This record gives sequence, C-alpha cells and structure tokens, in this order.
Amino acid sequence: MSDLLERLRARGWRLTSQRRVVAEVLAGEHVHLTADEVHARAVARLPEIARATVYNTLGELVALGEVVELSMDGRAKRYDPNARHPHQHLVCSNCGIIRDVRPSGDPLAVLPPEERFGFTVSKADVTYRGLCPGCA
Amino acid sequence: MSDLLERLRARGWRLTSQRRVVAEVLAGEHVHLTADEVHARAVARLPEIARATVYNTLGELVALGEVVELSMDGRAKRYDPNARHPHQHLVCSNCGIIRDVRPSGDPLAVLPPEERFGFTVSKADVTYRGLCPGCA
DNA sequence: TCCTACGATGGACAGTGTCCAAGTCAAGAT
DNA sequence: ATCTTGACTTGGACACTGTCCATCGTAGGA
Repeated sequence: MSDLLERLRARGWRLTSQRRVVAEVLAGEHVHLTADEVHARAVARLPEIARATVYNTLGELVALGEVVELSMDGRAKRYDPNARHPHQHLVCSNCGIIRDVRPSGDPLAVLPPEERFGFTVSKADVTYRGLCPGCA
Repeated sequence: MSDLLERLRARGWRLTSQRRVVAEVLAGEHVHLTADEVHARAVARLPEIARATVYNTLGELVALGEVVELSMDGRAKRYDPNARHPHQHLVCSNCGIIRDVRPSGDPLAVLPPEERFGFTVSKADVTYRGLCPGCA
C-alpha cells in the first residue's frame, strides 16, 4: 500500500494524514466499502476526519485510476482498491457480498460488430449474480 | 404494449389510469428512463399523477419481471421495458446514451469453476462502455 | 348502483453525495 | 529552523433520489 502512496506523491499529491488514512483503510482484495464505511473506519484512526474529505479523496483516487467505483445496486457506490489487476465482480443476490473474479477470455470479443451501433467499445464491466455458499 | 396490460390484468392488477399511463410511457427498445423522467412524461398525460405512484408502479413492474432496473452510474436508477428479450447494455462514456445489445454466446460460460467461490451463479449483467458515434 | 379493499396522493423523512467559505497545514524556499 | 503560500480540510447547508405513511379515491365484483 505504501506503493500507492509513493505513486501518489510522484504525481504531485500532498501527503496529508487524511489521505494516508483513507489509502490505508482501502487496501486488499475483495474489499468493496461504501464511502460511509470508509469514513467510519477512517474516523477510528483519525477522529476528526470529515466526510467531505473522504468523498474528495475517494474521487481523486478514482480519477487517478488507483481505485474503481462500483454502482452495484443503486444505493451507495462502493470503492474497489484492486484496480491494478483487472477483474469482474460476483455478487450474492441475497446478502450482497462481493468477490473479485477473473473470467477467462476477453468479454469484449463476444459483442459482434453489428451490435455495436457505431460505438468505439473499449471496456466491459460484468456483474455475475447468484447465491453465495452461506445463502444457498 | 396492451399485451403488457393484458398480462398484468391476468395477474390480478387493478387497471388504474395511473398504471396505464406509466406502462404507456415505458415502451420500446432502447428506452431507459429514470423514475423522474417517467414521472415527467406521465404528468404530461395525467397531470395529477404523484411521484410516489410512479415509484410504486415501477417497483411492481420490476417485481413482476416486466421491467428491468438498471444502476448504471450510481445516480438515478433507470427502467428498461425490454425485459422479455434478454440483452445487455452499451453505454457512451461521454454522453451516457444507452443501447440494448445482444452479445453472442453465454456470458456465464467464461467464468471458470475455481473463480466461483462456491457461489451458485445464475446470471451475468454486462455493461459495455465506449464512445457513441456522436461523441467519438 | 353500492361496497370495499386496493391503489393514489402529497408531504415528511432518510440516505447519499456535492458545494462553499473559512481555517489549516505540507512542503518547497530562504 | 522558520517562513510562505496555495493546496487541502472542515463542517454545515443543500440537492437529488427514493421511501413511508395517513388519508382519500376508485376499480371492479356483488
């Protein structure tokens, strides 16, 4: 994770304690916290951190490509720090737990040219849905 | 679309003018309106229709499987009346326009068993992203 | 035509996210 | 080590989306 901080510093980021805490809270695979969850965990380490700062920092991390923003269910967005390893998501329809998964092959390949409506298609986001072992 | 009204009546729906108007507004392929857009168009035909009624009716249509709910961008949910013909979505990263598309093959097939974490996977929602002809 | 349970209404409320003016501080310059 | 400055943080107000609820209205069967 200090790799991340290094990369951010190299891009001219001012390394504040708030940003450091947000970056630390957001680490690992299969981590998909909402902004408020990030804020709650950040407050545990830095009691006076403001909600707006968490939103700002998450937005910046997304803009820099270090974190991926997910809109799974129309409620709060979730933030996925595993951005450097391309992956898709598997979601339990019952409890909502999310796992990072890696399908084989290129998801773009299955979209035929006549179904592209003249678009320049560059990316495919896939959400697999089903029941997790605990809910099945 | 009167097919839809027939199906709904057959399921015990009371056919009110409000529900009829919502069903009429939501018709066609490549239609992906937000709840407020549906409400605005419904008001044009039935000035006193309430926002809550539109939300209720949309929720019922989704529960009945007649309409698909989309959470594309974390803002307002969109409602897709093309639920009887399975399809995925192609979204312009710039202007946000959405087209219904039909990839070839089964998107579930490319998720290997060892990437399923014990889930019973039943569905895959794919969002293709790129630039539409007007924005490219 | 009448009844009545189901649906509509509209306003209050909650969750999520954005904006802004004022205060604070990281980090380069001296 | 201290100064300086502009980027960053703060906290509260605000906007948008969606939900809830008590009350009123009406579709459709008797």
